Amino acid sequence: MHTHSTSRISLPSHSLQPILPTVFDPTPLQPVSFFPAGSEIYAQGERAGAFYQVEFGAVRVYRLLADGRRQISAFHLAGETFGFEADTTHHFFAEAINATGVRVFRFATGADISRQLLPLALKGLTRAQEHLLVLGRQNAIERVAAFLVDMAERQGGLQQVELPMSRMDIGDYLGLTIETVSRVFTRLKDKGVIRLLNLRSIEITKHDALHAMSE
Amino acid sequence: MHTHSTSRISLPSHSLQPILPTVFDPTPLQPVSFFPAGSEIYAQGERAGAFYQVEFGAVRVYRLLADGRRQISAFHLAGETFGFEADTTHHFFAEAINATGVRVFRFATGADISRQLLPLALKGLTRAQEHLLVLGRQNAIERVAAFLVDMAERQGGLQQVELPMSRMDIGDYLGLTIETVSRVFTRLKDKGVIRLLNLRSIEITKHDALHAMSE
DNA sequence: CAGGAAAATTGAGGTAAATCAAGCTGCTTC
DNA sequence: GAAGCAGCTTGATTTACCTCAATTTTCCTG
Repeated sequence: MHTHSTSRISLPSHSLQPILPTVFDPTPLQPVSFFPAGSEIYAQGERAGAFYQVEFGAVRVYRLLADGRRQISAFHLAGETFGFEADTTHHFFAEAINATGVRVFRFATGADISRQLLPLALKGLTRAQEHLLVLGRQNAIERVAAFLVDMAERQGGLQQVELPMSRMDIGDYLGLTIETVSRVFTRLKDKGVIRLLNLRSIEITKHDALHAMSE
Repeated sequence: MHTHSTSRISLPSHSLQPILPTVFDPTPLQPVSFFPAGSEIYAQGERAGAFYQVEFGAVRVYRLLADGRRQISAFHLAGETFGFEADTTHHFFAEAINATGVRVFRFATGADISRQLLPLALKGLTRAQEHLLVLGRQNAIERVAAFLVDMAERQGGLQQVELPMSRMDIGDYLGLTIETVSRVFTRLKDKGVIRLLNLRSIEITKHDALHAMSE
């Protein structure tokens, strides 16, 4: 059951600016649902019948092992889409990391959205495959560096990068413990590659060095 | 450049049985290309304009780091499809593991194949995301167990499982060294969970135990 | 602006898997 | 069917990261 199912509130969509180029022109504008920090968007095993676009905030998509080990397969920031499945069942959990607005596109029965969905699915596939290289073959510094470079790129390539997620989330995304993530942050700081502005935002002071570390 | 570009030979397609349900009925039957063991099907950076279905043999899809570390993101067996990309460039390498026949479906300009391609892309996405959990959060025994269970399922769930790839390939798929893969095989054999019939085929003697180990 | 809890950092020690180093096995080739 | 070699297995040792534990910092809440 949804621990947080009562926390979803539909907002009038006109109150939000269409900041992002509307990718789905033929579709009538969908309402935006609001999810408080930590609330569930969907759960593994639930019936799938929609896909989602982040309006603001951030989302983590993950899987669990029986003993509680967690692997976050992806973070989704404003403008990004997620939630498509190969069949009618969700194979993962999705949660709002912070207060998050999500536009929900329900599949109208019989409607053919494959033209719209394919490029998004392919983008997701490439991302997942690239992340496999990080998890399978890179060490802790390389993983964190790759993560920071990726986050920077997705935020427009600016020096200052916001990290909406906790160290625990970062660890569960990179296949590391929070302690190792923390130690790597400290090492990067000591090397002068990054500055820790506060817990949830860093400044990349040596972008080339960081990029080199990510291989 | 293709190291092995001259080794591709087009075979008359009628010489091969349509063992598999033809997924792409509207498309005229495509010719089958033959790739010898170890030959390249496509390379990272090459222009993409087709997707591929394995007729017989096996394929590895992988990425390399600058220092030669390799991550195999997927193996593809008879009947499986691969090679779709988010843009017009290949982001990975694909090689025949053994003598392999591949049906190549070139994208006719303007043709809309998204309806056919989307389910395949989504299936690949789910597979990749599930593999992220293995690489990020499972130990060596769990990884090998999950790999063997997966290979068994893809070969019809029989006790005897063919492993068309080398220990090196398995290691590069599971994020382990060949030594660790070998040691885990030995441990599984000593526990009576599997039997090593020969280097490239095993028998799963305790399927439930193996499944439990894969979590 | 306390006071308290959660999150993050830092340190010490342990361990799973990597690395280094021999051997062994099972192909291919003549 | 012997020689040669690549692929695999086994053993000894090292190491990167994890685990356990103690602070410290940050962020709530009143």
